[in-house]
Amino acid sequence: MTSYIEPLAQESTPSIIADKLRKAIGHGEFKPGAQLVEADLARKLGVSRGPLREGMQRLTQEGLLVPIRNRGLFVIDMTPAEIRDMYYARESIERAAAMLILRDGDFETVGLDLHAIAERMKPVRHDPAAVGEIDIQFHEFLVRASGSPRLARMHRTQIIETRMCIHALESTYTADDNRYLEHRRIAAAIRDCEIERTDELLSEHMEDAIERLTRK
Amino acid sequence: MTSYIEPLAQESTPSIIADKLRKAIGHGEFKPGAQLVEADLARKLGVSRGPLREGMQRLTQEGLLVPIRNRGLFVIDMTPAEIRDMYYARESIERAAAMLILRDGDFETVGLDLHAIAERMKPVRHDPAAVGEIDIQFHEFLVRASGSPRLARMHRTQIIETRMCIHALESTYTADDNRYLEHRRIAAAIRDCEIERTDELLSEHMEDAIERLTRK
DNA sequence: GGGGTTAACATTGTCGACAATCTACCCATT
DNA sequence: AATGGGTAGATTGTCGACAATGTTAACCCC
Repeated sequence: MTSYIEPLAQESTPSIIADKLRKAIGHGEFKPGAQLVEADLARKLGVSRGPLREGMQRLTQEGLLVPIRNRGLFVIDMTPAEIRDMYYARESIERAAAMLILRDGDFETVGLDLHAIAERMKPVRHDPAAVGEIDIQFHEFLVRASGSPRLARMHRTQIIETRMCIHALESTYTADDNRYLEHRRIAAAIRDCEIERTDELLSEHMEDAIERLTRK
Repeated sequence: MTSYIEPLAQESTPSIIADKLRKAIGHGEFKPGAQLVEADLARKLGVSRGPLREGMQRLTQEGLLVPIRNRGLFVIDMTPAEIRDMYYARESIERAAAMLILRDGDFETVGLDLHAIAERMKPVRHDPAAVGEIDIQFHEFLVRASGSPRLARMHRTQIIETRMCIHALESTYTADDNRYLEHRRIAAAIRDCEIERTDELLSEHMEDAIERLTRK
């Protein structure tokens, strides 16, 4: 049982705005390279330009927006090199998260939970968009389960970038069982506390993703 | 020879402000837990509150500042748990950077450069503050040399937090040769492309730091 | 037609002012 | 002495207006 009395964390307006913008970028509402025009956005969000700009600065810090002085902020354009860099950064975070779980955490429970998430891929495994969504949930859960606030924060940015990639290539995505199986294997390795294997599987998993995304 | 003609990146005001604030926090000008009062800061920096707030939002995104609604922004207070989390995150970044260098980079040159940095510790190795400064340069160089913009960006935040820790405990720092030797060993391992050993050394190095910082 | 100048326009960058909120303190009440 | 209410002060949150800058297109000259 959890207490009803807990510190009520009221989110600041810039933080809410940043969240909304992240979602919009991740879901392709703003295409890579697109400019985020302040006046428009402020009107659409129902706030003035001040808080909006503060929220946008957060995304700039994350690297999701790129500033050009006196021109404005633009959604990052993911070149193949950028995709590789992002996945490599993500790999390092996720491997660190997994190691934390295996070393200090309840790897058995986490492994089973991850397995359950992976199983949700099975019925929809020929629908690339649905698989992609569960894929992301899987990795978010993994990092969250590590209990590390820093890993989680850094990972969040990378998840948005991953979403951008997936979204950009959604139509050309091929449907296969591989992704389902890969996730199942990772979950099993964590459940059984197989450190080396978890590390390898995560590495390969990221390599696969890079391959898929930069192929054509 | 490098060309004189390169894209001239004019930094935006919020970005400059963020840099200044980071330096100030890292050097203990703002103590952990201290409030950053907007009106004061704006006056001292010679800007209005608008750009200042935008800069501060960047640090909030990085986790260096903690917001309390309608109260203001406060410098993060590094509890032992926070220190552990930060060092673990830093370890994962630096190990990833080192692996990049060993796999794709010119590890020999980088190793020699790192060695040169470590050697600068030798003459001042009984001055904890001087050693700390070179220590940080060593690790910054390592990550920068990986050529990964994402690793570098994430690392920058962690370096500030490291500085906070070092600064807070500067007076109680003991002077020994260990840090000098540890860095030399890491540089050598990278120069000789000893993957396993580099990984181990970096792990131990971070463990040592955590031990030193959370001991008392 | 190419290149340069000018002017209108759109957008960002900055600022000062006002509103909303929280804190601290005092004082009356029980 | 503890509780509750009220008030003053300080600080943040928000907004609209203006200045600065860059872009575009038309225009002119050569």
